Amino acid sequence: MAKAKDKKAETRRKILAAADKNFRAHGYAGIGVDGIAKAAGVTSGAFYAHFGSKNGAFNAALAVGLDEVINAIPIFQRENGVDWVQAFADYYLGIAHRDDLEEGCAMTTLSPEVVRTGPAVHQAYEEKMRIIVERITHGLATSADTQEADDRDNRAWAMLGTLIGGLTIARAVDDRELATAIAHSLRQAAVQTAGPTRDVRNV
Amino acid sequence: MAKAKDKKAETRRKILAAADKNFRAHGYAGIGVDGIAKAAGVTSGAFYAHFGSKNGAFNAALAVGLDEVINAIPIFQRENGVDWVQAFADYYLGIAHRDDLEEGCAMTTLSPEVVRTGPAVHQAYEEKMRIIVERITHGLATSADTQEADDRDNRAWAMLGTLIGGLTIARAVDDRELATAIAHSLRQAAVQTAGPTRDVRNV
DNA sequence: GTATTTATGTAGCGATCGTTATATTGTCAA
DNA sequence: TTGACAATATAACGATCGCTACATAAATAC
Repeated sequence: MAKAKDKKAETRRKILAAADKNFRAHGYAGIGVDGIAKAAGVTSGAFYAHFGSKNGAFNAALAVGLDEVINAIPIFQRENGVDWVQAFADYYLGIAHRDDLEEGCAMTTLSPEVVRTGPAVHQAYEEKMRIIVERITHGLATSADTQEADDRDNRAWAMLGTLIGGLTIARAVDDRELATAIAHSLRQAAVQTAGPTRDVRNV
Repeated sequence: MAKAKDKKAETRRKILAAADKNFRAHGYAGIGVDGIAKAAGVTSGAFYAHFGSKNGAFNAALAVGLDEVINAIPIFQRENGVDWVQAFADYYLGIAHRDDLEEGCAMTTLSPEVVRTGPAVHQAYEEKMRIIVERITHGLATSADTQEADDRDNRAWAMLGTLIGGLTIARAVDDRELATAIAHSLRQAAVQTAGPTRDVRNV
């Protein structure tokens, strides 16, 4: 009993991983069900047994990808204290991340795909993104100017957009030096936009 | 003679316009040659007579889309003086632009598609983007701090990335109020990132 | 140990993919 | 008016699309 269940779960995991990678690298319409199944070492039969449809696999892959971010942010915050935004931006716009589409952050690769989908996917995306912003905000300090209302959510969204747009442009140009320069510019902008941070370890 | 040439040019224009709209709305893999031809009111025969391949049409559409930006920036600069960045960001992250994928700026819709293409398209993209940055930089003032090197190019790239990323996220979430709030946050960030501007009419 | 359920493979559906070859139509030159 | 040519339509290619029905084989239940 345990054996069969384990194998099934393992097959599902392999298909999901293959779907995730391929959707990130080639977009929703850029890869087929057979291609994903082949990459997972199974056939389309197993694919449909586990996910029901191509859309179903995309939704699952999107959730996995955004959960990665949800889980990663607290780690950056715990490991880097007040410098966590700088560390996060360094990673996000670093060369390794820029050159790895398959494993690269799903926010950048899948957000444009989400744009083209229906309200159901938009909602699922939004739900995860709200959590991401919530966790970012948790690591931001309120602005010194007490006149203004708390703008930490604004700053969190702005930082996210800056990172995503920057990574996209850096990946789209041909010259690698230019790509690095673009990434450098956007890294600065993201950190500046995020504003004052907060050491969550002190809480 | 003139008649036939005019008609041919008109057919080409219609196909190109259909390709442009559909690539922006559905991505490179999301629309087929027949779909584009049908949207243009012709058949695939005319499509291949004019563009040779799907890739050829994509390259042409990409050039058209980026040229729109190249041409638009000086207009914003001439019409708005030192407020041109604010005006540009207002437009770029405004509701009308956000809700129009087909006619929306190609930088946002096609950059993720360019990422997945080969070096040739990357080069063509980069060439146009360099011109866009050059024109943005032309409307930026050098930083007050004379200690630092001229960072206007950095600020131009950062502003572009911020606008593109922000528009993408705003389009991907479901709640329209949230989308507007995100757009608002990114608009502020883009203007701040761009830094001091310059009235090109005074030159 | 046999029956039954479960997981996955296999085969094939009709539709669409990008592309090519050919047919048709209309325009222009003579 | 006829012949040449240019522009577009039509038809078809093999490949792949998302998906379904069914076959197979392995594991579990009794």
